[in-house]
Amino acid sequence: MKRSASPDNPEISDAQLMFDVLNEIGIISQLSRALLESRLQDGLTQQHFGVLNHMVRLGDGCTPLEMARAFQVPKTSMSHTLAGLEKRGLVTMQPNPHDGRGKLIYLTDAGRELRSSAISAIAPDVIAMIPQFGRDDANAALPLLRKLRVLLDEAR
Amino acid sequence: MKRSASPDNPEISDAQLMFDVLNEIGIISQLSRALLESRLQDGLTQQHFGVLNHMVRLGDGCTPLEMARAFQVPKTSMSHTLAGLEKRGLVTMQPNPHDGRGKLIYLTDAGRELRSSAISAIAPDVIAMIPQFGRDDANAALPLLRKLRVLLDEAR
DNA sequence: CTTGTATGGTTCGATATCGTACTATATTAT
DNA sequence: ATAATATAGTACGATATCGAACCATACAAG
Repeated sequence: MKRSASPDNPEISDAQLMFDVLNEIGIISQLSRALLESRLQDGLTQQHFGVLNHMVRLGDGCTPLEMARAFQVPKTSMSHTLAGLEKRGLVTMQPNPHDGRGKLIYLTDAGRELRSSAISAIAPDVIAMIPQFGRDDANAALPLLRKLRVLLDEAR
Repeated sequence: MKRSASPDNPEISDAQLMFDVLNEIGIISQLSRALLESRLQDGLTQQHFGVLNHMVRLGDGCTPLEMARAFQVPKTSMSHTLAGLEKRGLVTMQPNPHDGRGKLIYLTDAGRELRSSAISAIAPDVIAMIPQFGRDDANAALPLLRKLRVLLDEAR
């Protein structure tokens, strides 16, 4: 049962397919955020966790702007997220010695510990999904997702 | 490649793979939301568009709770989204004749028109991506995404 | 050195998100 | 019929998001 308004133009149906993909992605993002935040305490958000996790994995001492780009959010949103982390004592912000305008973000011990316990808190949920969506599925999905992300990034 | 006390344990690395998938999905969701909202006017959000689009495609006369479930958001968030649509004259809310507690949501002509013009506004961006991410990629990605969504839905 | 412009970051205001608590109606058990 | 419980939806408050405007420093041109 196709929509009758337009003839079955391949460009339209391909675009519809893309909408469907993005729609699924939006719902998955919503669900995974809700699941993660249900495992975090103290009102920590996915964004807070993501920043801590990123710095543990790729090293700290990065700038707020680098962080904003890594998560593809406006710098003003990242500024707010970092203020929340600093207020909770999970990161510290130092002036950038090479750029008087800039700051550098460093993890505190509390930040590293919180990230670890958050990982422990969410791991059972993730591991429970692996029998249904394991290595093969993930390895099939990742290149497609990366390609889509790069395209969307370029389309900005 | 040793499997020792250190965390190169298959369960852990599979979990890491899952984190990577969800991370990509989060960024894609962020990017596609930003792109869509940059094409909408009057402060319309992705959520507003999503609700209109859903009703055009699957029929209106649904309840707020059905909408909240379709988008996997809390009912209180959907309540707010619907209030925004009603305030803009894009939907109307009627009492549900079969349930004195409930309401039914209907598209207005303005709502249908707005959805059409939003589709037109975003279509060029989507079509521009098709040479890079077309039917084959979308058809490969969709079943994986649907499976992941169902899993996350069940894990709630 | 001054001036113009670009860049890193914050402030502010409008709106979105969502948990808690609440109201009203429906359903179920007795 | 009544009481207990469940469900649809809203009100409210705390926090998140993000664009516009802003400040400070950096950099480039003359």
